[in-house]
Amino acid sequence: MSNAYDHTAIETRWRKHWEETALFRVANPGEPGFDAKRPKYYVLDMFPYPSGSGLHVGHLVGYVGTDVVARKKRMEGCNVLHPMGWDAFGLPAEQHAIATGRQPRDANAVNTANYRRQLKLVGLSYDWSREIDTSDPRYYKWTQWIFKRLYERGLAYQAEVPVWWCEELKTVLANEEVINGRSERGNHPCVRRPLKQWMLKITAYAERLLADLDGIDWPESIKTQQREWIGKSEGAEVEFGVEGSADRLVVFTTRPDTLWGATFMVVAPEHALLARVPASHRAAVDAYVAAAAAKSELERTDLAKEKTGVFTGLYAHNPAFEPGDPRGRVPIWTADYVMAGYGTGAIMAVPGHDERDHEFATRFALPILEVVRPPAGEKGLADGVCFSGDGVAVNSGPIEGLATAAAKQKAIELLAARGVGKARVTYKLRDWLFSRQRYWGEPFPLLHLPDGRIVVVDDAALPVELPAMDDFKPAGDGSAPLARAKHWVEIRDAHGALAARRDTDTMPGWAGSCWYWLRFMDPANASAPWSHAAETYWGPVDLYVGGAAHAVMHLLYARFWHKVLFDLGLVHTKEPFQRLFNQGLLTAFAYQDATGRLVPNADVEDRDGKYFKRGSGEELTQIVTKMAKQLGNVVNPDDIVAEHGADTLRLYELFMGPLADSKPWNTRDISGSRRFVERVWRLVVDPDSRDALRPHLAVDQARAELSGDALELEKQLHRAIARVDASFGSFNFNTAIAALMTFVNEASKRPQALTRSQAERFVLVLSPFAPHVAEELWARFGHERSLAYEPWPAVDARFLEDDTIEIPVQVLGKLRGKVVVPKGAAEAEIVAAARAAVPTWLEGKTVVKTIVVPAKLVNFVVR
RNA sequence: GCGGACGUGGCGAAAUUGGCAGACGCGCGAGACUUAGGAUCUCGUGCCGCAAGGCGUGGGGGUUCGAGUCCCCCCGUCCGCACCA
Repeated sequence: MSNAYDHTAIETRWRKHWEETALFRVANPGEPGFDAKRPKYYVLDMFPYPSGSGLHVGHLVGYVGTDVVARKKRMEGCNVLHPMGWDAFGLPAEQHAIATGRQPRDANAVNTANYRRQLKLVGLSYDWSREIDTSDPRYYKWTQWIFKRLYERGLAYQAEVPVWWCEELKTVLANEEVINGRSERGNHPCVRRPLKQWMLKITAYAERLLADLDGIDWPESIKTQQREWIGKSEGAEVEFGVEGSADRLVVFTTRPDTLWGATFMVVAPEHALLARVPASHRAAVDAYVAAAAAKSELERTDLAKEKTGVFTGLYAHNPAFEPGDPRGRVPIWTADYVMAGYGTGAIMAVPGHDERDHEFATRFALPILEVVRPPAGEKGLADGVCFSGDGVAVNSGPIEGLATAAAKQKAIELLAARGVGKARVTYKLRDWLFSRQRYWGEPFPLLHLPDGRIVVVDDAALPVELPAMDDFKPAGDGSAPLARAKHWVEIRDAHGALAARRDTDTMPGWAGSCWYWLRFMDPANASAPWSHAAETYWGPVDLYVGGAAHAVMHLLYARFWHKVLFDLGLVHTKEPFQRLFNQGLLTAFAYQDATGRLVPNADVEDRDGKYFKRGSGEELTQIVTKMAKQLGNVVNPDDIVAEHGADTLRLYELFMGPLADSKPWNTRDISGSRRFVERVWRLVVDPDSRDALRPHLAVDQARAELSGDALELEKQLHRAIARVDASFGSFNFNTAIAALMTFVNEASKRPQALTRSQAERFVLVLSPFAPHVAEELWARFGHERSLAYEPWPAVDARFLEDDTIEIPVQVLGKLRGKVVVPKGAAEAEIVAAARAAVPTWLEGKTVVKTIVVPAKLVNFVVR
């Protein structure tokens, strides 16, 4: 038998061993083998949707990171819940199935098998007995069950609302799935269209979704994004009268103090008041409304364009003034810079103190009044500039002279006293559009009765299974594919009469991921989504790792569902994910020609660090960008594992840089990680012998006091372990691996001094990062059991310090020498030694000040 | 435009509270062992300079004995949001 490092043999052996012994399986409370004395740790990855192209090395960054955490936590004595599953329903999976001409169910089976294989290949220590698939009826039964709970609480409703419709995808999309008027998936154009849809009342939880962000350990950037998305703003609702009518025009404003400066009103083109437009202005308004409706959202929201609008012929009366006071008579315009869906869809325009109103007033020559005087030194209307900050109220009757904050308060009181206004809080957050006219999703557990009533399907009749359909493609007219499954849709009574029709929409891809972390706690439960005992033990997720791309959608939806479940008494925490961490994006090199066009990697030639296009010989520029299939810069982990091994891949992924950073993959650099693994191997094993271990490691040395090189290595080892421990604080495992490399370098210089105990502890510390080779070496030390649950080696502070300290000596802040002094040397002694170390720099000078930082440095200030 | 993150050698990156800038690795150079080397080992490697020394953390100012780190201004990159009244 060869004793050379053979990654394929080693990794295959240990993969098999872990699988056969179900080593990473963790018991639930009440199950055999459950140890209640151990603390729990739930570390979760954002589960993937299994695409047809498989995993690339970028997907693995986060998974390797959480695996390292999970493995260390086990060694620290925790019961570790570390599961994996598949977010299988949804648009991308369905689009892929259509593109490849397969049934989504079949494609999913193939894809998940491939993902599972790849994840196992990398040695990720998931408890595979907990694997879940959101498209499995045993799973989505409970997604439907939870939907029912939302429905019963009045949090799900049907409404005819203007929604995003994507002609290419033949479905409606949520606001969050449309970016600049194009679908997030596939970049297809989308238009607004009124359609009857299922909505979830996430707005009812807006305040709690906002407030509870304060108690969780999440990146500030994600919290900020969620806060902005929820978009709370405090202000007032004000009722304006409409001249010649009993109608009231209600507006929302954050600046009720500027009421005295309102010189016109603007309503959105969709506003109901436009039905009242007099005949004299009807044609112009209708034309404007039609034009606005025809515009794409991109055109409407383009900030660069000039504001447009038309006068409606209507006048409003500003409640700040007495009826009949001409200052209170203001024209009502309609313009598309006012959004129908926010506030009341109407505004009071205060052109003196709002940039947008100012621009509009300037364009249409409407009057501009100053009602807020800016603080001294700031420019205001007197300088021809619109001032929108805080100042002092002027020209404002009863609130004259008040500072903005007080003026707002007083204005609201005055309006409230007269019954024409009140304080109001508004959120940008809209209710969540929850239905899709697509096939590959959870059917709604709802029945439409002939009399128009809607009833829920009995819990006992769940799941409502998705019927098999040969042709599941979206219909050209936008109707749901499920509507074509007649036998499934129509429910007949014993006499064959139509008793009810099933709802034919399906839930969006986000549904399954709104509660999956809970199912992982008790995945096989057939009588409940999870048991109380499992949830109270495992919840909440201690560490949740995934891409920042999910900052708003998934993480907001998931928090929303979790809070509903909390209100139902089904979970015991307000928040699902105590700590969130975003791993950085893995980028890769790509090549650009002179025109900036990207050239696929296959067409690029490397000549002495310069890059040329194959064939034409055109010189190319190397850039760093996302991995993308079209650019041919996607790296498949299968290839890396085959050539270098999973341990090397894991080490390289972590060694590149901090987990949170974006960083470029560079295949050239992998060899450093591979060499490290081989150096570790040779430190313990002699490749030229047939022995399991190097002879001096094969026997236990006497427990004599360490001295000489062995003592030095002991210190080095404790330093390395301390640095590894520290790296878990902010997941900069690159420094952990650097520490391990440093130890191996030191040990390789004195191979005979390394003790068996040191080598064993080193292998344990290495194991979270490179588990296969660590297991192999551990076994060679004669251990029969895996190291996965061995205690994590402790750092002894005594070994972190030396007897002597090297202290840098500066003159005028510049390094001029170094001295070695005994630990704990007196200050005078240190200064004397320091002076002696830099004689030429002190010669002929006067030392005016000596700065001594104990054990750190000495700095002489000279003149 | 607003909000957030960031900018350090040829490359990926290190650097408790302000205290030796560039750890660790890639690449590169020299040497050793070799029939050979995409193996291994040793030494070197921020820039300028023969050297003494000087200069260096995007640019400019400041605070300090001392600044990658703190403050002000500017430039650039990436990521969100985008007329939200």
